[in-house]
Amino acid sequence: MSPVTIRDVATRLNLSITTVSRALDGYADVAAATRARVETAAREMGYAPSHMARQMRRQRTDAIGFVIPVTRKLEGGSRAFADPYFSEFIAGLGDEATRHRLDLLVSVATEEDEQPIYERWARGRRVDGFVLNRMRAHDWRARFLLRNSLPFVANGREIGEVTYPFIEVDSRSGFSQLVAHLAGLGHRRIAYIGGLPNLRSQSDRLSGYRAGLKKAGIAFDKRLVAAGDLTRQGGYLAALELLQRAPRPTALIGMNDMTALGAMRAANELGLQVGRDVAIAGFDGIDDGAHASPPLTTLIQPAYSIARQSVQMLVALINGDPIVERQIVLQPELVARASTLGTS
Amino acid sequence: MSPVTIRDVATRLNLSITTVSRALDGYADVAAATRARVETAAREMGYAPSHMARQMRRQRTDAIGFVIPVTRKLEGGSRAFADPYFSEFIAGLGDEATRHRLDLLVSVATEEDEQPIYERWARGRRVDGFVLNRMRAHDWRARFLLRNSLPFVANGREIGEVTYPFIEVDSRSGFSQLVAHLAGLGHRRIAYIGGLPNLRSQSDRLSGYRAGLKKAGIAFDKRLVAAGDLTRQGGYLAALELLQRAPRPTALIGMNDMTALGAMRAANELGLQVGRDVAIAGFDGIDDGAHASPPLTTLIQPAYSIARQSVQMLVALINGDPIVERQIVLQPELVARASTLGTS
DNA sequence: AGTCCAGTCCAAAACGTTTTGGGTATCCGC
DNA sequence: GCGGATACCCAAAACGTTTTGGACTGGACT
Repeated sequence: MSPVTIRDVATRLNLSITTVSRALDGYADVAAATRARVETAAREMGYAPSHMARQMRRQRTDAIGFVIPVTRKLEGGSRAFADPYFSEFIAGLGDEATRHRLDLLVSVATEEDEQPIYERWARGRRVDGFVLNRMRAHDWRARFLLRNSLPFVANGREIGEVTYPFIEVDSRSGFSQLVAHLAGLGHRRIAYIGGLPNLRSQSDRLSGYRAGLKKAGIAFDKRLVAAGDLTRQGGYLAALELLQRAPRPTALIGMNDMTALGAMRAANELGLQVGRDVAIAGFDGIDDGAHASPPLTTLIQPAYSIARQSVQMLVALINGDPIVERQIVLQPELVARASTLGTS
Repeated sequence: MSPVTIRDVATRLNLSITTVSRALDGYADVAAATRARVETAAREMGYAPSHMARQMRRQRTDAIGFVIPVTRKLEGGSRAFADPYFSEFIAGLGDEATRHRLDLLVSVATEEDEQPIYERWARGRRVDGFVLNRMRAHDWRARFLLRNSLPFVANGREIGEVTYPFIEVDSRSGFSQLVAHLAGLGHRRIAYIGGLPNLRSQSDRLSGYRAGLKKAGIAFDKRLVAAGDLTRQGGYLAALELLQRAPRPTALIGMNDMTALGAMRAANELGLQVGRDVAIAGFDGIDDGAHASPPLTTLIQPAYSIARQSVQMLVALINGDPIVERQIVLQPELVARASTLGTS
């Protein structure tokens, strides 16, 4: 059962390996009869070209890399990416990758552990390109990959002018909308639970929040801003504190849905009914939000299709094809549900 | 910025590529001084061996493959693996893989689409081994991989005698425990929401359920058994129906946590308070269950560490190392929470 | 009867490593 | 001053493809 090589096929047919290769690759300079012989022989012998050898020759790996970000280690050394946003994202990457006959290499790492992985993949030329996610305000990954001239598509972007291709959701305008939504429902004390300060999206979303307040004629109050860490637990803790402050906020916006779901739990524990006693909203549009009780008001960013588009762009970059749009900004879609509207 | 090869390093130092290779690989037959020269030169030039070439020579890919199972396509062609169980599992695979300097190749596929992926990876010798999950009662993958003599570790196993290595959670005994737990709380009408009939775990869990009933002296009633599809939606629909049957079941067991969470939602919608009006329990121990309101009673199966162990076994298989335990059966841990205990 | 062309086929190079099987000094003991 | 060990180094093969640059037929056209 040792793997059958192109040479085996060639000797069996008394042909050169060149001809076998060309026959299978559909070149025009092989006789129809020969091609047929080669094809049946290959099928019978169970021949498939060795991916390694092919890569070696073509100087391509036919693989793209994605490092799943994870905020912290769980106790006991265990570590999980709790955010279903990434499940959707990975599904998108996987689907689009197989469509292009690419393989998807993944790894799971915190921000501190990620560097060796990128280096290993880049240095060892293990992948043809990268998809980057959760961009930081200043992100060494972009510079590293540019320096090594490895193609990548970013999901979000750093602060300042940026030349590399990215797909981004305009979370600034999203959060502004969200505040407008809440203000429209009569809320004046709208709190915000942010995330890791070095994330680009953190500053965007916070500034969207502030812009929204301004538009609604509400003064910004920094005591209404708390820090989470993008996890449910982070949102839970932050909300627990916020909701026990002197004039209690009547509405809570989480930087992402997981944060908001954690906040919902905190509200429950304090005996507050979400949607009636306190409004809570998030950002992402994950499934769990839609199925929570009450269902969570959120801004939907289409993780699945963003992932697919990212792969498409990346493929174009790798092949050197012209790219129509190198820098895409999508608008999130506000979906108002019972967590802000009350029983509906 | 074109990649620097071993030859570049060699010519710069007036050494043979052999010596450079051996110096970097730590062989004894290279002078200490030379090794030092090589090492600094390599570092300065940013040399790292090409993974492709190394694989080619060693006839190893240093990668393992995992196909994430997904039950159904969502509307709009989109597809996601909604089950956080797999997030944890993948995190475990990823962590352990990097510990062994292996790469993890993933793909996302429904049961119908998976075959080409396995074939591509196996035929093209893209990976050194596989981790299999969600084993079916009769699973072509095991036979396919055995036939092609590719190492793999199964998570669960097929029906009947099985020779390949696997790690399994004894869900039969788990479900029996779960029924005992509910019976102990006074429940007599305990319903069961199952899953896809071809899954091995389906028959195990159902038979555990029946064994539990028997032990508790409760007659099996097939009208209390419904079919889900392992998703939240499936659980929701099944529960909606079950809870509207003539003598309403007082307890619901979901085949997995997602099913149970869906059932909780159905109960809510019907105005039933989970934990008081109806008890609900699941299986998996995912995070969302612990954070649901009320928190979900469940049987914890340690996805993260199962995944890590699977990789460890797989590595041993690949290297031909002796394996202490080829077939591991773990006991799930019953965690009783408010969804069956009531307010606690 | 040469020239050209289309139709088939192939030998050899190349991709970047690791490993095999030596080769050449240098040094030691006698 | 010689045999043999020791320390260091290297040429070449091999891994399995794809691609380059022809080579060899016949037949058609001058």
